[in-house]
Amino acid sequence: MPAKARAAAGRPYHHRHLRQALLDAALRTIAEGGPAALSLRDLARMAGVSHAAPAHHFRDKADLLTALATDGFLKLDATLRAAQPRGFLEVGVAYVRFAIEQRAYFEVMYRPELYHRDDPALAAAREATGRSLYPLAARARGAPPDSAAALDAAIAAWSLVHGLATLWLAGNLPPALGDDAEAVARRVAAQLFAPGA
Amino acid sequence: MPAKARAAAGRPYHHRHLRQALLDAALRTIAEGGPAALSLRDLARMAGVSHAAPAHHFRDKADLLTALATDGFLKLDATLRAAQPRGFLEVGVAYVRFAIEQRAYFEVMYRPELYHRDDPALAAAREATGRSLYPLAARARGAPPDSAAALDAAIAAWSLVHGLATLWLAGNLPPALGDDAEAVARRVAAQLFAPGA
DNA sequence: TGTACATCAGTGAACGCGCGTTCACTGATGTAC
DNA sequence: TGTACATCAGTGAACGCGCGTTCACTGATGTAC
Repeated sequence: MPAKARAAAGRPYHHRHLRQALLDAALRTIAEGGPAALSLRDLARMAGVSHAAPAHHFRDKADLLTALATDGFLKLDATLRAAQPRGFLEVGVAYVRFAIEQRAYFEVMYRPELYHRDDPALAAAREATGRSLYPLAARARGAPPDSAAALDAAIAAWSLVHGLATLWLAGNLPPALGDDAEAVARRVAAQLFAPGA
Repeated sequence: MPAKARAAAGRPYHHRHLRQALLDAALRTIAEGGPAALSLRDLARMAGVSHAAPAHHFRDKADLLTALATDGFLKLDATLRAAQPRGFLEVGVAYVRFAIEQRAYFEVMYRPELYHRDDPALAAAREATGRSLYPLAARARGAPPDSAAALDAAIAAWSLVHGLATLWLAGNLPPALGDDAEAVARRVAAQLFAPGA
């Protein structure tokens, strides 16, 4: 579209929020078709901009996904922290709920082959999330902090909620579970934290 | 390559095991670069055959992946059954070991958007695997068979080993765990089945 | 045992597609004076 | 307050690439008689 037509259509030459618009478009695309459905040209189209424009904001696709994963880790971290006062079980439930409600973030975050995993901002965000996740499981099970047992307990808790979220998202769980992910998450997580209850 | 050159190179006109050769090549490709790295032309190349040849064996890529996922479910089922006499914990360990040793199968099996999920052979294989997985967790926790509690227990166990395998494969676990996946799996799974031990 | 013939599993050329990337360019913005 | 100018964020044309798919074809196989 030539510049004059763009202006006539109410679209100014400068987008002013192209970077964020591309990230938003990426989230929508991924939510619908997974990260494999992503193409920079397509995102440019959705943002109403020429296909060469994204290069001014992201060097390549991995660059865009790095930004997206970073945002995702920060959001997950905030979500987990917010759930913390309600006890460990609720942190687990919050993890599963995040994975499902923000599936686009989640699907990118845990596929590090899609992005630049040693980007500093990304690494910081990922580690912050880790810190929100680890100590809680250990404390809940009464293991001494920083012990090997504490690590095992944390990994078990993380694995359980992560596995549940992953299986749910991919549609691999039996229909008999129902469609209330949060209720399922609470019941299933209770198996680990309140055995025999 | 013209037919005469092929013959001179020791390759007969007919491959005779092209279907299997394509599946094998697919496994190798996926193990190295994930399912996204797969192209039919590339598989044909690896099998030493023209790029149009695979069409005689698989209608399209999803068709090939359906066959691959079916094989995977059958193999996983056999693996789980073999571990069954050694107790539930070992079934969980076997699940994780399968995911890691046969990562190409595993990565396809649990991404049903990659294949034809209602293919009859596939569905049968997947359900067989499910039957090997479900009742055990429930029995281990003393829940009455076919109860809702039994289902929750089974899903918890499955989620835990599935999550652990997934996090491990994607390289998302902290290095402090070491590199012996089987030992880690045993310790982590024990958190669910022998709490406090 | 030999031959005719249907069938099967390949070939290789061709087509159209969408992609990422590069390029010279231009319009808009904002800052220095 | 006005103007010059550097910088930034876009454009659109072009390139080469690998892909899936289709097509008429041909070589090999195996079966019927």
